[in-house]
Amino acid sequence: MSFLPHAIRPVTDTPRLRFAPSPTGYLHVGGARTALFNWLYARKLGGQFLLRIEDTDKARSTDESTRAIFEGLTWLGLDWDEEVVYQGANVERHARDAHALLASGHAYRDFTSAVELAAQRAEVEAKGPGHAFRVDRAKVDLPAAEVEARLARGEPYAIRFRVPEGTTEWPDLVHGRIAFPNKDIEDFIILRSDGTPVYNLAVVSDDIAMRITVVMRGDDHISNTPKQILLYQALGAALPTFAHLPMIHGTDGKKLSKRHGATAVGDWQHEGILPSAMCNFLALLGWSPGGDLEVMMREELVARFGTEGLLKKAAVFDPKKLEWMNGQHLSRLPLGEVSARVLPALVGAGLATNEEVAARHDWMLRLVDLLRVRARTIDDIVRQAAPYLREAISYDADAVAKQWKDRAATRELLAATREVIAALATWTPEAMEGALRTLAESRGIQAGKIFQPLRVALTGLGVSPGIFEVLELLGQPRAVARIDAALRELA
RNA sequence: GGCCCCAUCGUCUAUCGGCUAGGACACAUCCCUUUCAAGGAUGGAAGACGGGUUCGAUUCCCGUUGGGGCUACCA
Repeated sequence: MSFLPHAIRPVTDTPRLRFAPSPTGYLHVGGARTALFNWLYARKLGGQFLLRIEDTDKARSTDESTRAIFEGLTWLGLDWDEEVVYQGANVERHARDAHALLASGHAYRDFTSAVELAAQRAEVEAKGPGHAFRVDRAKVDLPAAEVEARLARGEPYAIRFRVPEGTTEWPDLVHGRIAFPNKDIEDFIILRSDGTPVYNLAVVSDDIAMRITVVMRGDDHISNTPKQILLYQALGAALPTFAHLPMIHGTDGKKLSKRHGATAVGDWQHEGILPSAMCNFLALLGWSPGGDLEVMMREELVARFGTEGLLKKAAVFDPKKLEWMNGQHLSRLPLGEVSARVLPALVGAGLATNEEVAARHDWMLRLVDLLRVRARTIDDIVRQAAPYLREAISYDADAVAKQWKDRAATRELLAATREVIAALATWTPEAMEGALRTLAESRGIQAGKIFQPLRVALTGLGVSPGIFEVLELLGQPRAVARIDAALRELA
């Protein structure tokens, strides 16, 4: 053991991170990505991942959104530690912190009313571009006697932070050193005249209370950071480490929004995307393990994640690659994990009942196993599964047009095929293949000429798993019955 | 407008001064083949621009351009 500086840190000093969404809508992919990185970091280092709902904007926050956030995170498998913190429950502490800053001289009272302020701002901005309104501390920070007088009259006031001279800078885990001259930061309000806290104060107050050590969030928060650092310092609290992640854009390079189609994680859940694929895909937006590695299961993501791989550049969300990624996960995940998602979807689509799934579990697993290879989404599997789960099938028009072109000839061929199938003593792929290829030879045609019409007869579709696997899955009686049905269809 | 961040194929990215710039998605062609996938092979496709620093710049520095974010008694 050497005496490296970090070795003397207490072992209890594990990283504490949080995801702090405001419940004003569904959980979108950008938020999910931020949550994922915080979670990965905490899980990798054995720290805590906390969840805080920033619901201080009562007008926009809804319980439904909060629920959507819980559901989204749960679906993604991003479990949080400790109890959920609701920012709204801490407004008293926020106000206390604001008044402490007032008492210590780090803040002052501003008696300007909100409407008055807005009017002043409008007046300046009306002069055209280039004219930016700026609060003038000399006019707003009144002499003690004046403040006392107004206070005695019961005039309402907001509390404004007194931005000190100098430069505020921090070593960002993603960007390295970032610095802001304090002269560019306006004295900002931390407590409204109605006594409620403003965002930057609430965040800092809560992060201190929650003992957050690493603040990882979107880089749209970079310009909030100097204000927050100033608050930490004025409050006499230790600074957390900051990491600002790049944004996620839509295919047009603009900030991701509803216009880009599915942007809520719930949308992708309903489109049949697996949570592990979603996490894998999202992880690659703003982070890289280095090298050529792309497809990673959850454990590998945790094992490889690190701040060294964090990227600075905004990434474009490409749904095509997400679907490819999902196809990879569909094939590579243990069958049990895939079926755990697919089987309920089959029930949900009305193709099977929970009782049937339970009664024929192994058969169901075999079905999922055969279908998952050629699917990119759970919905793809559901769409392909119908012929195996329903008694009556419908015939796909394109498949019929292509494979049953000559109806009379097809009927005759299928009749011959039926006899071969029905006569099989052993129901194995080897037996089926041997018998069907013999039939093809005896008729002097290619085996495919038998397989294709048969596929349509058995499934009603032009595409399916290998023909012998289909036969095996259906079982001899149903296979024969399907061919009989096809013969009637062709009559 | 001011401040801040960013800049390699269409997209996600590798490269931590030596590059014939690698991989993946998408696209095209081919192979495999009972269909469709999967898999394999091949192809087209990139260092925004201008200055430095250096024996040597995609890589380091400066500027320009472009994109993004913030600029509230929103979060």
